[in-house]
Amino acid sequence: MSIEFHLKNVLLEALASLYNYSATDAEATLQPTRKDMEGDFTVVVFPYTKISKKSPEQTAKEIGEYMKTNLPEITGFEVIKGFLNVKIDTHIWINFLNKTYPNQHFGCPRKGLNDEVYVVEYSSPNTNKPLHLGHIRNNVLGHSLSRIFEANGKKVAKVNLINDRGIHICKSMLAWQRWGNGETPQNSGKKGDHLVGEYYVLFDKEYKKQIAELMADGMKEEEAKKNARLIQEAQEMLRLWEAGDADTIALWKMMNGWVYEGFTQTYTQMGVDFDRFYYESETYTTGKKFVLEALEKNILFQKPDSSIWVDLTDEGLDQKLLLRADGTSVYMTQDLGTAALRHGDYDFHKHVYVVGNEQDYHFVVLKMVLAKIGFKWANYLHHMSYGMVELPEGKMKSREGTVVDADDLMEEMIKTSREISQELGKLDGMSEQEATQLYRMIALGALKYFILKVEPKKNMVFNPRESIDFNGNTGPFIQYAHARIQSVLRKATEQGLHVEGDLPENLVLDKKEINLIRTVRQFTLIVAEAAQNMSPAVIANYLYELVKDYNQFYHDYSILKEEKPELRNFRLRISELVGRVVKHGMYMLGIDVPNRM
RNA sequence: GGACGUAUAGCUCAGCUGGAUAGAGCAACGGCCUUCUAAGCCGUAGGUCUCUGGUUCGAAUCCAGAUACGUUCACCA
Repeated sequence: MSIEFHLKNVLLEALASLYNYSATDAEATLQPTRKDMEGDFTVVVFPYTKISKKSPEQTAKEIGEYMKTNLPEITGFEVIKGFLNVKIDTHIWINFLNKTYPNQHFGCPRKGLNDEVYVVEYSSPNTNKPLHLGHIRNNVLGHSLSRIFEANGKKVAKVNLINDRGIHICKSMLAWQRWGNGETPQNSGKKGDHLVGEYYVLFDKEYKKQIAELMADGMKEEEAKKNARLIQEAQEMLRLWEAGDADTIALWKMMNGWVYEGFTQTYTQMGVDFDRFYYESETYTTGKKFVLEALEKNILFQKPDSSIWVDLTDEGLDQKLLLRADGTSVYMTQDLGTAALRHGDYDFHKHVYVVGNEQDYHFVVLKMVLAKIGFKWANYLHHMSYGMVELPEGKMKSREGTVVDADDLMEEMIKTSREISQELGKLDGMSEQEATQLYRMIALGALKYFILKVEPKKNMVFNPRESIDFNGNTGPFIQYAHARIQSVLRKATEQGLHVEGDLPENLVLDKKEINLIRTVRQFTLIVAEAAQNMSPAVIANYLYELVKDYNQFYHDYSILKEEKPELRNFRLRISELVGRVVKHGMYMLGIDVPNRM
């Protein structure tokens, strides 16, 4: 039983014995004592003054006395302004270390501890242009969340729904067909997704020109947008695609192939991966069946033009189209279908969609419609809604060319990482290959941490200059702590220092040392909380706290030069444990940590 | 207009289910490397927690309203 359990019990006893009051579990609350105060656990006694009919100070004193005499682990207490701060015998903390040290699973991923399957859909790009900063937040969040679930014992399936069909892809195809002169990634040396993206931009440029011309001839803007030759040709191409026209399909396959090669490179560089890809071209019709069935059962209704709708006015929402008059699917229909398909594939207990908050409404409706149709698992769907990424100058706008390209950004950061590393010159003797790996590790650590430390649902400002900073609350700061710990441990081994067996319980430790143990001990709770809240930021902020504590400890105490062996052993142990927590915590953020930097 | 979200230091962000003097980093200024990695540590300065009211022994935190900003309410995805 944990010390918290015993403390709580004795607190309940105290209330019963002193004031003849049987408190509920919730009324007996315990919190960790603030770092700047003396003590380990704090009881806030204000709520008890009603039953004690005494001042907070007097009540705290009485409860403190009772607890101390009835629980030997309590070595003392202090009352400050109605707060009862209880001090615990150090051997409790040493015990924790002795128990935890051999447990390699402490804070480690505990894959497949139970059989619940969680599906996490993330990334889900369109295939008409390369990935940008917004996608980076999506990918990094989805990847991290998957690992957090795994660490909590879930089986996780990471899935990516590729939006590989539709008018936007046709725009790129049309522009390439018309102005491409047979340009390919091979003959131009361009990355496939970037090349396709260029033609998408080119389409837009030419399309705008046509609109302007039509408007100059007196046409209204709205009409000009519909009547421009280019857009009509793109729509015709989409029709051909849906009809299975061989040439169109061939062109589509070729250009999508280029994009996939590009995406694969970007994903590899980013360090994210997937268990399964779904393609919209293969699934976009699957929802239709369910819609028609539901119509039979009168769950949905049909308008005179024969389009099919769901009525959500009773739920306080609008009517929503599910099938067009010509029988083709819309976005909602497709998502209904893929959700059902996935449930068939995985029989999931939770299905998380990592999708931006501009689609909040869509997912509310999706869940409602699935429930209405009669799928009990509709409740298992969860939209992990995250905020937009903005630049210091404001929103990213593709039209104004302010979009930060994912590949460019990563490359830029790796370059900076190399420059700073070489300037610091700590990598002498490291092979070129190792060093190159390290630059990437640091750059990606900086980028991912910068994004993940912010609460997902909040919009965030991405300042390229600050993200590339490697000091303060950053990924490299945490990576650096890991490298220093490993360096100490290496030296210990070189000097033949091995810590064996348990640490003696009667060690005398300083406040900062105990504090470090307490912070390490929290890790398990943090991992659970991160999964509960679906927030990698919980882990990021915890790791920062931990590393700050460790850096202080590292600065204030000698480890290898400590002369008392048992104290030196303790410091080596706690260092190793902090190192492990950092490594596993960073793993959950999708960030690697180096042994040297 | 309806719905949803956000508002904390000059900037970027923490602040758990209400608890002690509201915390970090960056930027500014000052100190610490003959000692385990200074990508580090310590210090100074910086606040009407958007505003108003309510609940409470106690509110940045909960509730109501106001204001500002963002998103959304497409036969786009």
